[in-house]
Amino acid sequence: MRIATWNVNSLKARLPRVEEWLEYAKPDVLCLQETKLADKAFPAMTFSALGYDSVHHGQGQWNGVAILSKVGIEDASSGFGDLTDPYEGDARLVAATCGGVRIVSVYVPNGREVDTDHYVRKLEWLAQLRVWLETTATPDQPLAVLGDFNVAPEDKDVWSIKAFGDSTHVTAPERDAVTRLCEWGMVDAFRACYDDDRLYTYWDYRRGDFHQHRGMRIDLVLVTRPVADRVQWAVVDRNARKGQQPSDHAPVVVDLADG
DNA sequence: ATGGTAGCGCTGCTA
Repeated sequence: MRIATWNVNSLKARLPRVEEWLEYAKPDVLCLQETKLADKAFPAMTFSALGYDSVHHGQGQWNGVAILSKVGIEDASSGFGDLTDPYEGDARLVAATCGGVRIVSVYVPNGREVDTDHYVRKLEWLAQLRVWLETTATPDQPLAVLGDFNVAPEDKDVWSIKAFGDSTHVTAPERDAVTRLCEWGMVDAFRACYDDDRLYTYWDYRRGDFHQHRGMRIDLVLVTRPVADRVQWAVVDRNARKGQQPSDHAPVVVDLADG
């Protein structure tokens, strides 16, 4: 089973690229972030025509997450349920069971600037994600959390740690929050395959960052042990960041052996 | 050189 995640930075603007990529990469499951669509504007029929069932949790202008699946979508849910959401009103989490794996598509808050209210609530959101996992799943179940975490887990996950200094995405509290997610019982599927630096998933549109390969690895696939044991390989599709009207993120793909 | 670009939706916000 091939699972993937892609922050598309507006599904309306990116739909032709997404259709093209689905036919090329043929994922069984694709998690999307930043669809920037209301639910009624989500192009479910377009994906259906390509063989994908879908579930979308959107709000309109900002955020918005979705799951596309060729292997079924069961027990879909959105948000933190009864738990408090530090970004209440934002559409940042959708979950469903696809092909026997609990799939969670997340768009973690950006945090803007360190020590702002947005940064504090980013840390709270990540902490609440762990609480939500603890209350809705167990680490011995097959589960994968895919999405834009807006955190680079290690120094080697950014093009220059000096350039970042103490700015968001690389601070110790953000990294600790992701570590605590993993301590619940997940591993970084991409890092299970590669130790190398310079393997990024996001490049700012500005300053020619993509061309200069000034990027960050902030789109992650975290999997519980039953899924980790099935990981065959992973890749960032940098070609999807090239050409006409690309997203600023590239898709991350993980192939799983039959479970 | 705290710049630069893209998307949304109409002026400035978000990333």
